[in-house]
Amino acid sequence: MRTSQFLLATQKETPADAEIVSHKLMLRTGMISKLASGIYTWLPMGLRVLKKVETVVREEMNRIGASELLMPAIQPAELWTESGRWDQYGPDMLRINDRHKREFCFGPTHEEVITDIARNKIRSYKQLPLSFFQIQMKFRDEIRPRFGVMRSREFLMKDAYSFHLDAESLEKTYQTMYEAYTKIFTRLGLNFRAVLADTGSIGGNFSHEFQVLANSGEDLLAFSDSSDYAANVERAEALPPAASATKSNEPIKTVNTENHYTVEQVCQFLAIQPQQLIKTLLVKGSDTEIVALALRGDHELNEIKAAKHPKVANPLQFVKDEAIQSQVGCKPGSIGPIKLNIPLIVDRDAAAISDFVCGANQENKHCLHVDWSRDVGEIEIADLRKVVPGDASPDGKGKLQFARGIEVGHIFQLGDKYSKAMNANVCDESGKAKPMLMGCYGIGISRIVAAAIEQNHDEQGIVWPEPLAPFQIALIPVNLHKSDRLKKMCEKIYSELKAAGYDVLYDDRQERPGVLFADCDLIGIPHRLVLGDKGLDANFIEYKARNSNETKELPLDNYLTELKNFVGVE
RNA sequence: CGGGGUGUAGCUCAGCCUGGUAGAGCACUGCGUUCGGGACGCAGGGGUCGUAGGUUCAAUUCCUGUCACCCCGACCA
Repeated sequence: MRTSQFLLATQKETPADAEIVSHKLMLRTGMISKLASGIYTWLPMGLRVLKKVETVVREEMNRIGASELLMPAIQPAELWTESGRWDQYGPDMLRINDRHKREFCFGPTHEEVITDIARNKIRSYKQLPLSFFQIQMKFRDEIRPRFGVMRSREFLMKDAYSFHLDAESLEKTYQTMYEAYTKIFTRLGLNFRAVLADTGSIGGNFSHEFQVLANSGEDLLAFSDSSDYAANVERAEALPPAASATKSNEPIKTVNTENHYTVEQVCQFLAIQPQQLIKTLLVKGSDTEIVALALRGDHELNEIKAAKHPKVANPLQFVKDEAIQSQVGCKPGSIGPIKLNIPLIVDRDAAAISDFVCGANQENKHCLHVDWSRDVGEIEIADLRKVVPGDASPDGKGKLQFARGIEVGHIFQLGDKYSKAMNANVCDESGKAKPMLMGCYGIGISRIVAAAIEQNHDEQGIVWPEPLAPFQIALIPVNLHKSDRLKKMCEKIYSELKAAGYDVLYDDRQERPGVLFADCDLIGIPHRLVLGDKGLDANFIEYKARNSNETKELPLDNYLTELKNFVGVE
């Protein structure tokens, strides 16, 4: 490609609304252009990178025998009503009506559609297992889109789905996908980790996320410092504490704590540590109106764990202050587990302390020296809290450390959730109809582009890993317009490089060399060839890699051979 | 959804308080000089000041509504 034929939309200044480095650089390099909040055009430069990611993903999907298809972006509501998700999915789903006022959505994901395909087209267990994938735009109406294409509303996703007769087959394909994902992210040159994950609204029971490690990441990950345990913090189990509760020797005492409501305020007022305080949260229950959750004052509720508890409504909803007032008779800041006429679930760590402080269920009052068995009675114990750094690793080996990550892939074993709801059955060996088991496997293609920049950049701009670069080689002539013989030579080299299979950007603009160099570094093209009259006289062309400061002089009559030492043909 | 902020040229912003219908730098066009790390001079082009209404002789400026965009929060027991 010649720069003169290409939209090189680079800019010196960073647009004001970009926050993180990948977003800034994607705007400055002219890869993307915003149309509306969370909605972007992929300009020619950006699209080249996006296609590179797509290619790697497609190759690895094909390699493991998944078949590519393309499902509609617009899906009828009926399908989602069948699976039960029309009501469940929430405002992330963009719902639209056609001219007949029929309801549709812009697909946020495609389990329903693929399940519909499967039930219509797959008849026998003999056809299984089968895997499909597509690379397609999804739309999720995020609460707050941000960071450019990192969290956009419209985004390109690879989603794959597998169908099986039994769990063994599902696990096998899951493992194959896991390995394919590992291969994909390795090929893309990303520093990533696979972590145990929550299954979220997709459903199912077993799942891993692939996280690109970056400080700008929105996900928090927990790693063991002495084993390969890794999990999303929202999923990491907090092990029961080693010591169990002792008894309180002192009688319970109610004290006045007027105007002190938060954990911090109460602790300061009573001169106690938050570890000695029990906070009680009221949430909506699944069968009952309200369920109470008790945690240690220094711990935070893990909403995902709580919502999974059979007695708690999923998704988690906190009870409104007015309802608390009418049910308990006090404001939220004074609730406690004693004589609370509400089903109670106590976190493991909270259950392990005694002689604690808690709300007295009376306005402005707290209780001291409380003891679970003496003052509250039988309690139900569950893992409710978020893990914190230093907690024991759930696999029993070492302690947990935290790091931030960008979720670029997620694989799930769905089981029969969709096949059962939508009657996607096959005949088994005995001729009986049986719901297929399913797996689903996603990769955020557009997000990978941003994640890769987060990991690969410097002061000058992007430093693309080879497989992602929009161009492999930049050919930069020095003062092209002044020298006819330089022009002739550059044309020759440009055709030779193309003929040799390289993806070249030939910068034939009439700009000063500094401008060309600066743009070349900003865009992050991995390999650079520079030729000027000086080189022509001395019979060399200069080579430099983007990630190195060293330049090399390659003999003009043999530069292609030498170049092969640095650059692979695609 | 709650809180905060911003909308003026393609980009980054000034002007607004103290009304008199617009400016800088970058980018763009032409000419000249320059030419291995984002050059310089001269001459240009480009804005119904987000939008609707109000006040006023006069509104980018003051008032009201509205839309868009950005940031923070959505743990409070």
